[in-house]
Amino acid sequence: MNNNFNIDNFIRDFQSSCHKVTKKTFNKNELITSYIKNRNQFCILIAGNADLVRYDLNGNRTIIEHFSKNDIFGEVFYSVTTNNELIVEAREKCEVLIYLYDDIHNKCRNNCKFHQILSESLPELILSKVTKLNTRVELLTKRSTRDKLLGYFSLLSTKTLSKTLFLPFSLTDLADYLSVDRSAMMRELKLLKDDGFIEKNGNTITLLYK
Amino acid sequence: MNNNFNIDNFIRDFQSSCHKVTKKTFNKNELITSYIKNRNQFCILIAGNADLVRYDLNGNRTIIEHFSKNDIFGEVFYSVTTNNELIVEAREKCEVLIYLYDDIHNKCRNNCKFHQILSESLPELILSKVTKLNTRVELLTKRSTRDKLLGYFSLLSTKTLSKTLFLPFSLTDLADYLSVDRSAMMRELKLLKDDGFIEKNGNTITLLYK
DNA sequence: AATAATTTGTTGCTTTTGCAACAGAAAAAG
DNA sequence: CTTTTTCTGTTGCAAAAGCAACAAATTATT
Repeated sequence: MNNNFNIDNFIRDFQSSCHKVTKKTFNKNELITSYIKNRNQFCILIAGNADLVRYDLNGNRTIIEHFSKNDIFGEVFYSVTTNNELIVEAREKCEVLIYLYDDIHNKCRNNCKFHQILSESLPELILSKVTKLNTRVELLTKRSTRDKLLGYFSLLSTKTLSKTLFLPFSLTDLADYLSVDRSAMMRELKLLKDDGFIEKNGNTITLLYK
Repeated sequence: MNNNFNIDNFIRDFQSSCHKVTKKTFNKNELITSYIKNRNQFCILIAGNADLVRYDLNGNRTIIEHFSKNDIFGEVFYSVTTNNELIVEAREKCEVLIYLYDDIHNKCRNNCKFHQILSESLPELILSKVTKLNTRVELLTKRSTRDKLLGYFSLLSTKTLSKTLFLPFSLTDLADYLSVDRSAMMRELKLLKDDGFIEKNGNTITLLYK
């Protein structure tokens, strides 16, 4: 059930001589990949932070997903039907392993252990992706900016087992992640403060309720 | 890549003597299951339609996901951290196969083919769940009711290869699915009609653009 | 260390969305 | 075939959210 696939434990087995995987490094703000139908890219982020973003016609940016170490992403998870391009951007220096999804099921010429373990772990890995996405849907279906903020804080708090939260990205990004206007979100943060729900010190939030 | 797991093809192999699976029938509006942490239920809807819904403190109902034939659902896909209960409700008469997720990996006493095929197909099955959820996230991140409606129509249109759409659920449900107020959505539908984007005849929509 | 770029914080105004309420149409139940 | 229930369609008003613009603070860059 719990995701016992630990990339750290088997990354040592990764051999650069492996014929199926490509390892790439990206600098901050660099484009990691752009989702194009039917290329079936499957990526593992082994270092850094990145975002899957969409820019719409009105100039709005939306952070569809936020990836950190050991997260998986790629076209293979998307049936790209949207009009808007989806791109993955490095938020800081990133290291990424890139596969074609179908190649994961076949052993590479060197029969390396990396494939074997990855292939075996794939179901658990994808399952953890599902739970993550479901959490995301739960958050996005909240009706008001207030509920989205409280929901997000609550998730962070549960994850870090602390009432004091250091936001993993800027407030500007948070607004794009919650899919709301930044200034409206700032206003709502102030109201949450005024109403005694939170304490706010720059990008550090302390939850005062429950 | 494409989901080649077809339940119809192997449902014949399903034997009621299988020790790991439970088959249940639910009537319209009946509660199929309620998501409770750590029970690891994994379900396959083999007939009917159902919704995963959340009722919040303000009395709002949200349709988190809509399931139709061959869709999979269950607690195993959720890390239930939310305060609000999530329940799966039958929208019409439903037949459901219920597993405990961990049991899928073990053969049942009868060593039935059902398990074997299900177990082998699991990665693809879960992967298709991911693409579905990503599409859902794409839709929910749209900023306005108008964009949500157009986005939803566009998805339906792509799926059915037709500009004329028969909504798979009521307008009341659609509002709950898009996470917007029903009357506001009705108003927006009228505006879309007035602006010449759509034609609307009850619950049948015709797209006039592109 | 100085300059440039980005992010935070705030506000007035506009637009969109939500809420409440109700009548008519359609569907389900008896 | 009636009656009851649910769904559609509409509206006035209130509340929330978006937009635009700008100053101050913070963070990067040279």
